[in-house]
Amino acid sequence: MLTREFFQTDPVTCARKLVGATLVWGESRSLIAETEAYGAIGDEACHTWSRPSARAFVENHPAGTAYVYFNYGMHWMLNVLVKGRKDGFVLFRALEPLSGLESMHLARGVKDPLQLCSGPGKLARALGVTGADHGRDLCHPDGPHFMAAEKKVNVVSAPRVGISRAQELPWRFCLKGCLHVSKPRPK
DNA sequence: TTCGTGATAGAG
DNA sequence: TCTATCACGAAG
Repeated sequence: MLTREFFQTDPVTCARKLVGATLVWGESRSLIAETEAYGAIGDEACHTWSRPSARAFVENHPAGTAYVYFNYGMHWMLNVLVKGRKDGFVLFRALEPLSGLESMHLARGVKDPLQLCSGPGKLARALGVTGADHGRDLCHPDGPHFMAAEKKVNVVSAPRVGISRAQELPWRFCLKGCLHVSKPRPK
C-alpha cells in the first residue's frame, strides 16, 4: 500500500508514479490510467492561485489527503494533496475499472467499461465521490487507499486538459495506449 | 457546438 | 448584490 511518504515528494513526480497504480475505493478496485499535476506555487491553473480556501487546505492538511471540489454545477473532482519538496495536487482523470463494475454501472447508467471512468467527472460519479470525501485521509488501509504499480508501466506526458492558463506545462500523464483515458487521447 | 448547473471570489 | 469563471459531459 502507498503510505504518506509517497505523497511527500512533489506533484509532478506523484502524478507520474500514480499512473499504473491501483485505487481501492470501497468495494471497487481500479487501475489509474490518467492523472494531472497542479503546483501550489506558481501554477496559474491551480486552485491555490486564485482561491484562498485552497491555500488554507494545503496549510491545514497532511500529504495524502483527498481534495474534492464541485465544478460546473454538476461534477465532483477527486484530487490528492502532495506536500514535500513542492506542494500541490494530483487530479485523477481516468481509471480502468478492475472490480466493482456493477455498482459503477448503477451509478453511471452506462455499461461500457470504456465509458465508466474515462474522465474526472465520470470517475467521481462512478465511485460515489462527493464533498463528504473532501479532507479524507487516503493513507489508511481501512479507507480508500492506493496500491503501488506491480510492474513498470509506460507513461506518456501531454499538456493538461480543460484549463485556460499555464497550458504549456506537460503535466498530464497517461498510461500509454490505454483505451480508458479521457479525450483528447494522446499518442 | 451548445448549454446546464452551482460554488467561489472579487468588484461595486 | 452582481458577475465572471470554471481541472466537465451529454446531447444535437
